[in-house]
Parts: sequence; C-alpha cells; structure tokens
Amino acid sequence: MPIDISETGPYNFSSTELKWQDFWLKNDSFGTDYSSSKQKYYVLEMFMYPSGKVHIGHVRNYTIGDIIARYKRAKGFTVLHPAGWDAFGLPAENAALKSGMHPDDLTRKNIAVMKRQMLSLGFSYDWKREFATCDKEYYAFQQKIFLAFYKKGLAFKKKSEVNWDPVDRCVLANEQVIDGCGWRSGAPVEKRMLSQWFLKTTEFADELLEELDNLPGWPEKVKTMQRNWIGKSEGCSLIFKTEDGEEITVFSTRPETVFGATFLAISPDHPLTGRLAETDGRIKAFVENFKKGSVAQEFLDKQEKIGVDTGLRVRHPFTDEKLPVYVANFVLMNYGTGAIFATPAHDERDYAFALKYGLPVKRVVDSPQSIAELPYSGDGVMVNSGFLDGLSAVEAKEAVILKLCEIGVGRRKVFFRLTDWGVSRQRYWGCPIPIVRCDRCGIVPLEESDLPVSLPADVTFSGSGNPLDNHPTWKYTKCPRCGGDAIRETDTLDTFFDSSWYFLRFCVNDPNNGNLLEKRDIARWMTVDQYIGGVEHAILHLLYARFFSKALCECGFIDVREPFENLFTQGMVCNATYRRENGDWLFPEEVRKKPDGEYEVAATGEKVIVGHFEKMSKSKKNVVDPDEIVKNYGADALRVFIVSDTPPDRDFPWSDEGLEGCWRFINRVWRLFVYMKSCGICAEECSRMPKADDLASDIQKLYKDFQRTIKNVTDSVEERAMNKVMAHIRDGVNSVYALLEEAEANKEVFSVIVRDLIKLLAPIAPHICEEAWSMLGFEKSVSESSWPEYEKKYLEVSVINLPVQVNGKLRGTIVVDIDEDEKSVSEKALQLPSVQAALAGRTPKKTIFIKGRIINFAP
RNA sequence: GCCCGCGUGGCGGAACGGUAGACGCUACAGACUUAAAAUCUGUUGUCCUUUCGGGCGUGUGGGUUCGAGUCCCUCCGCGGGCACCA
Repeated sequence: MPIDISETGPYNFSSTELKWQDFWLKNDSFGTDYSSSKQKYYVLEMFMYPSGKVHIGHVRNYTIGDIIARYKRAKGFTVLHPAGWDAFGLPAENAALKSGMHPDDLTRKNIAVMKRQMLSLGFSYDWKREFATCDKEYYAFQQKIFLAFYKKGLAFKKKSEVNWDPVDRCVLANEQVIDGCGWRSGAPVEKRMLSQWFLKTTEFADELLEELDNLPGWPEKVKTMQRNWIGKSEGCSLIFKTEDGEEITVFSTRPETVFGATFLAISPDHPLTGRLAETDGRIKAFVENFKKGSVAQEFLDKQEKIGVDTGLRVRHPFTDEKLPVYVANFVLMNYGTGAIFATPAHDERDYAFALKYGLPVKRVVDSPQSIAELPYSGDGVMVNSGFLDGLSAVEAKEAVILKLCEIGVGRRKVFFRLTDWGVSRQRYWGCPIPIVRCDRCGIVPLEESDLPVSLPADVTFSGSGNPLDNHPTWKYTKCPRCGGDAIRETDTLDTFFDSSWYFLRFCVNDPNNGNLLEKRDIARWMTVDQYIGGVEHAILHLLYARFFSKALCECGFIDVREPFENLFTQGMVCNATYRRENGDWLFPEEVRKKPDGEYEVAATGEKVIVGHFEKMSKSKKNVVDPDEIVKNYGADALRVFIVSDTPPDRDFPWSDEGLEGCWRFINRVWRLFVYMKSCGICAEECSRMPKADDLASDIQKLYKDFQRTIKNVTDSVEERAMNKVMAHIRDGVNSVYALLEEAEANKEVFSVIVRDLIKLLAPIAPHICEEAWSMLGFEKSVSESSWPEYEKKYLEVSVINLPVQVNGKLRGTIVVDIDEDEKSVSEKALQLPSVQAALAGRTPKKTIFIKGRIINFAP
C-alpha cells in the first residue's frame, strides 16, 4: 500500500529562496579563493547588456553556467564565476534622446534592476568582481590599451569608405552589417568616405584561422563560421601588359587555368577604370549606372553580368594571344586586386559573361568522364595548356606558379576576406579615444599621465551630430607634444572593443592597484575553461576577443593567445505565436483553445492563426517575464524547467504546462524531504550505513540503482546535457518514492541516498536543496559539500535480462548470469517457445553470442 | 550555388552497432474526497487479437553486418552560415 504524504504543506519557495540568497551573500559563499592550491576553473557566461530587464534567454544562459560553476566547486575546483555589465552603447543614448534621462543614470538604473533579478535567480556569482564597462577605471585602462595598440601599429587611422547606418547615425564594422543592413537598426547601410580608426585584425588573419584547429572544445559550427569569415584564398597574382605598357595585376586561386583565359575583367571601382572613364563616355556611363545599383542581396542575385569593352588589349604571358579587357559589374574592388582573368570554360560568371558578349570559351581542364558540360569547375587533367598538358589540376597549379615567378610576371599570393576592424563611433556613450589632433604635429597620442580622458557629464543630446563634438569645451585641449592648441578625437570606441577583454579584467584580484591586466592574476585564472553564450556572437564578439588576446600579447600585457578553452553556444528560447487574420500579433492570454482544437480570440471569438514557435520578442507578443515566474513558481522551478527536456544547444520551446510540471517536481521532492525527516532520516544516520551487500534485496537494489543514478547525472553534467541530468535525477527520485514505506526501517541507507540526492540536485535547484540540507541536519551548506562519488562495484550487476534474437529479431529475454557462457545461455534460449516458433524446427547454422549482451541465432 | 547541422510517438526528447521510445508534457483511467483541486497508482507508437501473443515501425530508396535510429551511398524535407570572393 503506497504511503500517502500528500498532507505535507506546500513548499514555501518565496521565503526559502530569499533566506538562502541572503545567506550566500552574507557568507560570501561564492567568493573567489585566490590563495587556494586547488585546481582552478573559470566559468563565464557572456556578460549582459543592461537593456532594462532580464529575459528568459538570459535565464537559460546563466542557469547553464551556474550549474557548471556549482558542479565544479563540488568537484573540488576553485572556481572563478563572475558577472558584469556591457554597459556602453547606442540604446542608452537613443533612450536619452527620447526621455531626457542621462545615459549614465539610465544605465545605472537598469543595472540595479537587473542585478536584483539576477540575485533572485540564485546564481552563484562572485559579486565582488562585478563591474560595468562604463566604469571610469575600466575605460581608463582601455585607453591605455588603445595607446599600446597605436604604438604597435595595431590601431591606425585611415580615410576609407565605411558602412554608415543612417538610423543610428554611426559607422558600423563589416561584421555588424547583415545583408546590407545595420545589425541593430536594420536600416540599409550607406557608403561614406570618412577618416576612421581601425584595429589591424588582418595582422593575425593566419593565426586566427589556424588556431581554430587547436580548439577542440569549440562547436564545429562556430569554427566553420569563423573560417568562412576569415576567408583565406591561396593563389597567385599575375601581371598582364598592354602594348603601350599599361600593367593590370589580377589575382587567381586557379592560375593553372590561365591557358583558358579569353579576356580580362576589371572592377568598375578599379583605378584604371576611373582613368579610362575620363576619356571614354561609354565607360563613364557604365560606371555611373553601376554606382546607382543597390548593395542588397536580392538585387545582386538577380543582377545580370554586364560590362563594357575598354578597347585595351593585353598580351597572354604564355601564348602571346591578345586578350580584350572589359569593365565588368561582377568584379569586386574590395577583394583580391579588383581585376581577374576570365576562364569562361571553368567559371560560371565568366561563362555567362562570355556568352553575352560573344567571347571565346576555351576548355583547359578535362573532366574525368570527359563530359562536355560547361562550365566545368571540378578536378581533372590539363589540356590545351602548353607545358601543363597531362598534369592534374593540382600539379598544374604548382607548376604554373613556379613558371610565372620564374618569368617574373607572377607571385604566390594569399588573400583574406577578413578586413581591418573599424572601431570609430560618432557617439557619446562609449570609451573616448585618447588621441588629439594638432595643427602642427598632426595625430598625437596622449601620454599615459594624461589618462583617463573622461566623458563629460554635461552633454546635450540634440539628435544631430556627435554630442562630444557639439560640446562647447570638451574637445579643446593642448597638444602633449608641442603644447599648442589641439582638438580631441571626438569619436568613441565600438562597444565590441569593451567586451573584447572584460574576461581578463575579472581575473584581477585587486582592481584598486590600477593594473587591470595584472599578469600574475591572468596567469592564475586564464584561459576561460567554459564560456557560454548565444551563437549570434559566433563571429562578432568571439573573433574580436580572440584578436584582442593576440594583440595584447604582442603589446606585452598578457601571455594568453587564445582566451576561451571550451565554448558552449546555447539555443534560443522560443514560444508559440498567435495572430489575427489581419496579421496583428496576439498575447497568449488573449486566445483560447476551442473544443475542436482550433483557437479563437477569447474576447471576440475571432479566428486566430497559430504561428510557429519563434524566438521570444516583444513585437511578437510571445515573451514571458522571468520576474512573474519567480514570483509565482520560484527560481528553482524556473531553473529546473529551463534546462529540462531540451538539449541546451537547441532551441527551447517554452510551455506553461512544462513549467507547471517542474513546479510539481519541486513540490514532489519537498514532500519527499519532509517525509524523510519524519522517518528519522538525518545526517547522523549516514555514518551508520552498513555494507551494501548486507542489505535486504529490494533496499540493496535501490542502493545499487542509485549508484547508477549518480554516475548518469555526473556523466551528463560533464557532457553539458542538462536535459539528461534532470531526467536521471527524476529517475532517482522515482525509485526512492517506490520504496517510501521502507524508509523508516532503513534509516541509514535512506539517509545516504537522500544526502546524495540533495547534492545532485543542488546545482540546478540550489535553494530547496540548501533548505533540505539544513532541515536534515547536515553540516555547513550544500554549496560547500563535495560531489557524491558512486561505488563502482555496484554499477555491475551480476544477473541480467539477456535479449534473445533469431535472425536479428528480438524473440524474448532470458535471465542469465552476466558472465554465463555461450553453451549454457544457448541451451536456455533455445527453450523459449517464441524462439522455437521462429526457428520452425530448423537448427541454427550460426550462433552469435556476446557475453552479457546478446545471443542471436541465424538459421 | 558552396559549406555545416538535423529529420525518432500527439509534443520536448532518450538510446557504447545489440531489448527503440528513458525522463517529462499532454490525454485517459483508478484510489483518496460529499465534491473539486492537490496527491498517489496505472495506461498512453501503430495495426491485428477477448486473452496469450503477433505484424509494422526512427524522412525516402539502396548497401555493409548475425544484427542499423546509429556506419556507407542516393534522393526528399527542415534549419543555419557564407556568397558575383576570382
């Protein structure tokens, strides 16, 4: 008869959670122990932008990190688990423009609100290391870094065409332009010529690419994205000459096809095109028409390949043929040399162009099947190619490069897609660039003694121009070199600059000594052992941070070239979406399910269109507020839910029923703990645990099964499969529930099992576990206890249910000893009626027997 | 177009090449209750069968194997990244 423990009052999560959050803060439970001799472990979640409120996506990110941090502490590591704020940025300034509130006040206010939310979720942070990137000490040091980069040539100013976001009225880096639009504003980006500060990311292009191979702890997906972004192409440059000595340098990754070149094509932006346009009206008209074109992807996809003959003719270096030179719209100035030799037979674009303008197509690579299909871009054997004939394409590539070098018209060349990182932003709310412009001395870096360059507090946001530039006095200063009048740089740094080294700042034990890159501290804590964040930063932040580590090494600040040992990218939190027929979004509480399974608007009975699960967003009205959930169900229930069911790297489908289920689970374990206490389960009993072998059979089985649970939970945490962690913990709870009536008579065993159960659940639901831990009389707090060890010998069972197959089909199971031999197992198995039926009187020709695993008869 | 990843019940998802569907959600039933809620206990891939049991089942078609959700090839579908990149 099952024992009824439903009378236990409900678990009072709100007072319990507050009590333990308070306890952790007061006891500095998660402070970083600098002097410990234990092995270090640095867990870091991507820090937060103080937008105003914590959203569920944050909860997921930080819960995953917190589980790892708490687990590693229990495993005996000394853990660094900090939190901070990525506090500079446009939204605060835009809000200031609207509301009149100063960005600093707004940011501090948002941080206060969000910190309270974070505390209410019970994350185990070392809050003593908290800081915001808008703190003066932080950005002052950042200016020092900028100066060091400047001295090393890693930061430089140049006039160039930049991406201008007309809505944010600000320059964007290439990485911040998605499909021709600004990453934040979504507005189509314009091209402008501006003098801008850049960081020389290309300096480390090769290292950024190659080091990816030494990051086994990163998702393959992210590494692939970075490889594509860096975009290394190896080939050679090649000079073509006209009769009158004009030289055109082209770049090719397939120089072996040079014998198939039938014309040259240069970009409309090529300098030569510009010169020709001065005298040739047709070229001028073509270029002007080209510049009107959009850069939007849909436009480019549909864009026909068109061009104009320049009339120039160049000499083929090997055949002496005269090749025409075209200006063509499909040749990009910002890649390679802005000029190509075209091989229509082996390139789709060249082929389309050649067909349109009646240019010859000359095949030089024979496909292995000799199929005539053109253009052919695969591997094969060289033909019609003079000294390359008969070579494979790969051999020919080497041979032709050697030859071109030898005759002095070609050079081996590598091009990267990666460009230098533009970091100037024409905005107030960012780190000022510590540079002045002096009429006499030009661009002059400030001396370290002049730092910090502080943001002026008294600014007005007019909505036009840069507030720093508009400030009446701020920018006027003296030149540190000559002492004459000078003007400060009024651009501020891209906020991705701020987030590129914050993880190093967290390492510093005493930020008051002014050195935020204290080498000894960084050596102690770096690299980040586990970094966790959204995949949307796969390129932007993660590439910049990697660049920074290398650049800081070059400047002698640190010695760690790769910052993140293991990276975990969690999926998005999604929720159902509902719309009216006219397309307006509806809140979930506005709709009602009808008996026929369709949905209607609760108030009016209008038809509702049920959309897909989409990423939670205010505009789609499918967000849920973490505050509300913590208030109604508690942080533990939310934490349990957000890691249950779905693997953390996949998108998480929100469901209110699922959350309810986790709330029931929290209460279920609470009733278990209360009932156990009433049975006399307590800390003391643990020491009286008898040898497991001496236990009654069902209790012994429970104990042994629980050893398996400990192993399963441990393995699942290690593989970051938090959904499996929860499943295995539930298994453990269920098996204890199944033997509730035995608890009182077996206090010792149940005490040990319950103790370990609390430890297993504590990283996910820390509050309820602390409460149970203290209720059952355990010492200290569960946060300070060690991770349970399982007894390996009990994982092995001696008697098993062995599957019996005939021809690979399951026909039954038999109970055998784990190491019972084939003869004995075979005899038992053959007696199964189902096996005899399947064999139908035949004698098995072959028996496959794997001890302790399976037996399979093949007739 | 190129490069990744993924297709398993009504749903989220488990499964060292060896008993497919753990764990949970939903739904249904039973116990408790005057009743409801809560709780506890069952059932819940599908088809045939009163039962026992059996057939079919991991996107499609093939292959390797005693044995395939898992390995190999083909195709289809979904998601993501890159993209006139020479």
